[in-house]
Amino acid sequence: MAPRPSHRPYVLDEQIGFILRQVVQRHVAIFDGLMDGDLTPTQWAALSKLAEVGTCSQNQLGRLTAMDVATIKGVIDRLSARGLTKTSADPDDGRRLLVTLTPAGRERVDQAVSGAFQATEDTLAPLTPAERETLKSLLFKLK
Amino acid sequence: MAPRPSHRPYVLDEQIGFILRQVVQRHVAIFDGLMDGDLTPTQWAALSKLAEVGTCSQNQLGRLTAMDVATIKGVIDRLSARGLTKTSADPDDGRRLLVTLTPAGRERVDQAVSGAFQATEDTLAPLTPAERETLKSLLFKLK
DNA sequence: CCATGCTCGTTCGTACACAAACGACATGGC
DNA sequence: GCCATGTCGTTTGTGTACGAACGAGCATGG
Repeated sequence: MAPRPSHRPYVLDEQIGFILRQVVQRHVAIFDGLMDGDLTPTQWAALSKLAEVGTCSQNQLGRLTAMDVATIKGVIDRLSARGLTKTSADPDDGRRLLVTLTPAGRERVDQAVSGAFQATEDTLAPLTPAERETLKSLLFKLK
Repeated sequence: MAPRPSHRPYVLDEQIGFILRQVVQRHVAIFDGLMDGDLTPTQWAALSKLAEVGTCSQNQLGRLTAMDVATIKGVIDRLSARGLTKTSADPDDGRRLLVTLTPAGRERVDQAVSGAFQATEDTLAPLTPAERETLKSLLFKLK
C-alpha cells in the first residue's frame, strides 16, 4: 500500500495571498510614482474620504477608510503635522476628535485627484475593460 | 458655457487599490487565525519557499518570496531567533549568507501546511471554482 | 593585476497594520 | 440619580515594507 498517494504539493506562487501581496506591491509602487512621492495610498485614502464626507470624527474616518484606530491616528498625526488636516474637540461629545481638511489640504486633494485616477488606470492597464469589471466584482466578494 | 461638464467624481470605494487593501486585510486575518497566531503570512512564505528550494542565500530567498532585502533580513532574523532557520557563511562567496531550515523549522512547516491550504480555501470561500480560476488569472496579469 | 562595476548584506529612517490595555466619556435602564 | 455597557481616543509592542546610503566581496575588461 502506498503511504497515502498524497497531498498535492504546496506551491507558494499559486496561493491567493502571495499573489495578492505582489499585486498590492505593484500598485503601491505605481501610486507612489504618480504622487510626487509625498502622499501614500493610505494618506490619500484619508484625505479623499475627508473631502468626500466633510468633517468627521477620527475613528469614524478610520472605519470609512478601513483603518485600525491606531493606524488612522498615525496617519492623521502625520497629515496634521504637514498642515493638510486639522483636529478639534467635538463640542457635543467630549470623547470625539473631529478631523477637517485645511484649505491647503483641499488644494492638495484637488491637485492629486488626477494622479489617483491615473494610478487606478495604470494598475489595471494589463486588463481589458471587461476584465476590469470582472476583477472588481470578484474582489468585492472577498472583502 | 458650463465649466467643463466634469470629471466623474473620485469614489474611493471603487478604486482597485482600496479594494485590494481590504481583501488583503481579510486574508491576513484568516491566515493568522489558522496559524495559532505564531506564523505571519510573510514568515510562512519564507519558510515554505525554503522547504521548496532547500538552502539558498538570503537575498535570493527574498527575491523568491517578493521581499525587499531589508524585509527578508528582518524576517530571517526573527525566524532564526526562534530556531526555525539557521544562517551560515557561504564558503564559495564571502558576501553570501546561506539560509537553511532547521529540523524544528521543517517540523513547523509540515505541521503548518494544512493551515496554509485552509487559509487559501477560506479566503476564496465566497467564490465558485470557476470564479477562483478567473480571479487568479486576472491577478496574475497584474503582478 | 588592477580598476570598474556589480551583487551581497547591513543599517537607518519612515510609514502602515493590528492587538491589547488603558482612561475618559455617553447613554440606556432601572 | 446611578450603574452597566459600550464608544472614543491613546499608548505600547511587534511585524511587515521600502528607499537610501554604506562597506565588502567578486568578476570582468583592459
